[in-house]
Amino acid sequence: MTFRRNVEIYGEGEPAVYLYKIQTGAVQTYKVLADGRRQVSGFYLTGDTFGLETDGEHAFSAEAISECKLLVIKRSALVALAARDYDVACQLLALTGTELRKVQDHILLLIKNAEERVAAFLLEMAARVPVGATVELPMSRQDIADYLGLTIETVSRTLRHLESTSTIHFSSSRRIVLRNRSALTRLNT
Amino acid sequence: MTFRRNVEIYGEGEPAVYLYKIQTGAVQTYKVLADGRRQVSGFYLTGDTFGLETDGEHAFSAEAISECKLLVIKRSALVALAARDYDVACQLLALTGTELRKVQDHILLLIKNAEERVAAFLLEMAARVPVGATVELPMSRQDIADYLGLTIETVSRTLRHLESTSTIHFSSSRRIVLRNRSALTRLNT
DNA sequence: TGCAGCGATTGATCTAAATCAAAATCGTCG
DNA sequence: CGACGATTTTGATTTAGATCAATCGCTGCA
Repeated sequence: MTFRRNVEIYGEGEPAVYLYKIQTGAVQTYKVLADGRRQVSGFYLTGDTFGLETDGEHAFSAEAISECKLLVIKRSALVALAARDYDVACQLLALTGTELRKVQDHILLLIKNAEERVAAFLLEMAARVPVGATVELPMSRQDIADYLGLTIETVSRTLRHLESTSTIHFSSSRRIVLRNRSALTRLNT
Repeated sequence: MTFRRNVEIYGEGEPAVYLYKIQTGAVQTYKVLADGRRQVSGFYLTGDTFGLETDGEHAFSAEAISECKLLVIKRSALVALAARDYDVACQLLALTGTELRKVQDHILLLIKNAEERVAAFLLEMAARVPVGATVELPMSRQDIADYLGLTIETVSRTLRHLESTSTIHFSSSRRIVLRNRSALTRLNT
């Protein structure tokens, strides 16, 4: 399956039919509250799996944040396979576990101040795009803000401030070079 | 196993040897950051299971918040059992899933304002202590504050404000009667 | 080449919650 | 019963980040 930028892959509350693995591109999962506030619950990049739900329906919506190629597998097929094959069951458990750790880390983010949140976000993205110190961000400032529980203005100001202290450098607004990773790590307590 | 109030059951980073089920009492899991800030990640009451970890070690510490009687099972025994018995594997998966949903809900809490957080907390506790509208809180204001990402003063003021609007009533500082559940639900958007 | 439109930045002001500082209650134990 | 320590509440002040309001600067397209 392929999806264009900004296209919804599934909606919150819909039955969870497929499990998705990203071949190329990036995806975000999110929830919109009644008053329009949005919480981005996670970003998924090449190689990541998303759409796994504990009950039959999606707890969040998912949308492509860049052009995406996805591999899909029917949830029902996977469950049937897991019933017979212990290894598959194990992998399912591991996937849920990975997701759990992701969300637990996210909670620790949300109790920190703005600079710490942004630093943690940059390190998290850098860890996932292993090559070098340059991080290519597929998501907009608004997406980052909704992930970090901040406003777009605060994200922008904080990034700008980190640049002014030579901690990071912008090649362009979506390409960031980490110039002082230990300074970021120090913020990431 | 039994534990007294305020006694640590296990510490963050320790190998996860047991899985715990609460017979009576209450437990909280938490993490303390380098600068002393504490994040309570969850409260566990009678009937709840905690201590399940995706890798071999505990991601959080656990402590008894009241006198506790716990049932324990060796993690290794459980894993061995799951390898042979599909139902056990399923239960493991379901437990991890329950935990995942708990944490996802917790994230949605943390992006809300103080009143909404407190309202959501009260409803969550009320849902778990099914009898009537009275909620007996085993945890201190500080524990609630660290769970909600607020200060103890803000929690106290918010509860007091909810009482002044007749939404709740204090039998004592740890016993709360929900007098207007729909007002709380409205805050819980 | 110029310009329309969106995403990002910057600046000024406001506010919810934090912080600092006492007081008031509550339990518990001699 | 009374007193001490802990927990909770209340009050005054500060502040980090939100909100409101422009402006800037790409990027794509005619």
